[in-house]
Amino acid sequence: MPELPEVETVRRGLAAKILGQRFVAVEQRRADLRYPLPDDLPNRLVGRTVEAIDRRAKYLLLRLDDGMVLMIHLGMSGRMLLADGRQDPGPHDHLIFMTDDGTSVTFNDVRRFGMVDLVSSNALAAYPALASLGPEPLGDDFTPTVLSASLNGKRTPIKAALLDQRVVAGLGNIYVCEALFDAGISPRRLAKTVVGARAERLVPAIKSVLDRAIAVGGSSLRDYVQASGELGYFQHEWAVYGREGQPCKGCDCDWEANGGVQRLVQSNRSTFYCPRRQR
DNA sequence: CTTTCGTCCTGACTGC
DNA sequence: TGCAGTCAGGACGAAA
Repeated sequence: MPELPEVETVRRGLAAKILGQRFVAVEQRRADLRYPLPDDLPNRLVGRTVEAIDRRAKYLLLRLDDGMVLMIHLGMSGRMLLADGRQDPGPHDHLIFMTDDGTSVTFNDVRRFGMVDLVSSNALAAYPALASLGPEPLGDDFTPTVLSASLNGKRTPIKAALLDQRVVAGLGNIYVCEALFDAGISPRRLAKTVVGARAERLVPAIKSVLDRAIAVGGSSLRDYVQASGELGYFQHEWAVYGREGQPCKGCDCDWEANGGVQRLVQSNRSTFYCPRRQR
């Protein structure tokens, strides 16, 4: 499930391989992703050179030499696969890009929650999905003051508020759980009470959890590419996520006496937390 | 306005 | 063995 660190790792891996490359062939194998692919997408991409690859929240933005931007969102099961030379398409390979040095880039998405769109760069800021996004969590403009201001008065649990992309852009279920653990804040706490000192703890916790995950992604893979050619996914040991009944990693509480990591459901999503550490 | 909830999709897993 | 049911999750639109 790609969140910001995975998308950032995909971005770096893609940049290392196809920056400055030209698309010489684009094969579209199915068009019904989360939204229908733009009309005539392959023909609009062939011949274009990739001039830059940026990321906004969980969106990959491939800037092309004709002023268009290829936007890619991986949804929850989207993957980018790199290979040398033309590959036989496999199941759920929806788009295959060939570049002029013979690299193939395959967008594969089992559940088809991903999206791909082609947008003029000067219309990007007004693109609805991007226009409503909050600050980048790793950016200098994401500060305790800014977070406090957007949480002020909010009656939802802090867990739900942090999943709201308007509050902070790019966090998903896993890193919200991990950041709240790191900051020692209960996921049930109302967002409006996470201001001042608690926001002073939470903001660095979010940045730290994301930074560490990106570092693992970069260091555990050679050029961010696995042997299989898959970009951006990496083994990561969570402190609490997915660890119901097990010890919370790096926590000094008496987990055995208290039953270990607890799981609860908020907004129909699993939350994992340590009730001793997180208040 | 704010907040919650259902929906999309398919593979992995559980339980009978 | 087989099959039905549940779960996972990001983003959005509808409902409350």
